[in-house]
Amino acid sequence: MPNAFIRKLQSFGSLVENDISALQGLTANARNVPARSDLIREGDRPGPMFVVLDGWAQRYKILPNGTRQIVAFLLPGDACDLHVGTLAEMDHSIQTVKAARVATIGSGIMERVMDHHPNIQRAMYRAQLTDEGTLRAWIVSMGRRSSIERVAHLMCELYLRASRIGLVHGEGFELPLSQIALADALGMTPVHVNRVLKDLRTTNAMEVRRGTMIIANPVALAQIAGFDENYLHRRMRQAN
Amino acid sequence: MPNAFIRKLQSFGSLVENDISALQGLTANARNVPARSDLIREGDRPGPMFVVLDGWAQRYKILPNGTRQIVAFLLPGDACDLHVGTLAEMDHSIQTVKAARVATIGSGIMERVMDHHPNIQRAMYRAQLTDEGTLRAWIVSMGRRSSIERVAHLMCELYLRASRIGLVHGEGFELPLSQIALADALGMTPVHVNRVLKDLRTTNAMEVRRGTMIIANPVALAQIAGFDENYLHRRMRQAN
DNA sequence: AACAATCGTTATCATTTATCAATGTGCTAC
DNA sequence: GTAGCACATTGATAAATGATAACGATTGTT
Repeated sequence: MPNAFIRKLQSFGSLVENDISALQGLTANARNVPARSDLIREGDRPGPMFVVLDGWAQRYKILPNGTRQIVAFLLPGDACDLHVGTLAEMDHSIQTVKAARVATIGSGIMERVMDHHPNIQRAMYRAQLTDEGTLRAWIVSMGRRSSIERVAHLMCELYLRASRIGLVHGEGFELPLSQIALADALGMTPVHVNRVLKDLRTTNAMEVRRGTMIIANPVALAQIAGFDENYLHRRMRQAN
Repeated sequence: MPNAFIRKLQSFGSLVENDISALQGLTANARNVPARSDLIREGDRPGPMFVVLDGWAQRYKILPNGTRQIVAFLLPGDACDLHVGTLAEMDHSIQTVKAARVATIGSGIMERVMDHHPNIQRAMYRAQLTDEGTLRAWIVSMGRRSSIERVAHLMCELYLRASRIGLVHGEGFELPLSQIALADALGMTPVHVNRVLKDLRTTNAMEVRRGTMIIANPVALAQIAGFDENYLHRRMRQAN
């Protein structure tokens, strides 16, 4: 089976045999990284682009007062920005959430491959625009959604993203996030996350049990969240 | 004087005469757009990239319950994403805040110019990464900063961005945002924005008077905000 | 098996922010 | 000049969320 990076790009547009083998080559150097280790830290000078092939990672920032804000989750197949290399330093850190498998790709190499593989190029562009859309969706959530809507919305997002890369089995998928991590992602306190999760459990919308999210009632959850999957850009552009 | 788009790109890396005239050509078709008119709406199919040469615009989203969340401000020189054209539809709307001057650039044309002008290409990449950094900074603000810190932080951001393109005169700059708009950007209610602005005025940090922001005490304001300008990527990357 | 560490759960109380309501102020159209 | 409108301001009250603390459950380590 193709790795998660390939699967993700495929979900953004079809790839041919030739594209796939190029991507295989790019990710051949994958290495294992233990849980909770920083891949790169705020202030570091960015190096090559890296790609999460397995496991989860998170972008985050620690504030002067010691609090943490998680700014994005990287699921298998997700990559950090193509052009970070042009920046003097990182404005945030990236850390594995659980043990992960990570490949690194020199940005010059990636660019050359994209030049020769328009399918890959298009898929990468879409992936990047989707990442930006996700950032905007988080802003919308934090600004204008209630805490229960916010939690439900994040769960819908993660569910869809997980399903896209084949990580959903039955009605659930593995969610390696503690309530503390959820709180830091959603701008809430851990206790309040706990309350909200209890509410969602009580209304039979969803449930987290031993690290797996079970969405008993996807429709109800999406309704609570006011979830509109448009920003994940699953629809393909039609030819003119 | 070169237009705001050129000035902005220059602030991200030096351009030569040749680059500048290319950019002049790209933006020659600018047109005037009245205040509060949508340049593109959620659900629309994206067309060419556009660039704000003068005036302000905002990205925003209206939620099912009628509330609005502003997700970004576009100042003179700012452009919408280079590759939006590859998406099936917009996931948010963009609207002028005040009367603006807007140029449109076909994405194919822009790509060709970038291919022949590496300086422009590098500046565009940095601009885009800065936009993403700004999105992340907004998430951090909404998640982990108090309302007064949040307001102060946005003001610091806008001040720096305005100063970058030469819009700061003396100790202030034009801020064409109502308290309602600020509330919709900051995830607060207008009344609360008003109270916070009063606090900031009382502590002599800053003041908004008839559409101009006056930062009496920039140091105090940045301190309140916990502002770290790193994410705006003003530092240039040094050669190896 | 014993222990420590982390995480989840619940209750209570404090704080922040939203909501509602009323009034003021400056601007535009007629 | 005045009516109408959008926006700013302020106060009173309610609702949502945070802070703290205590305890139980789970997991990993020795």
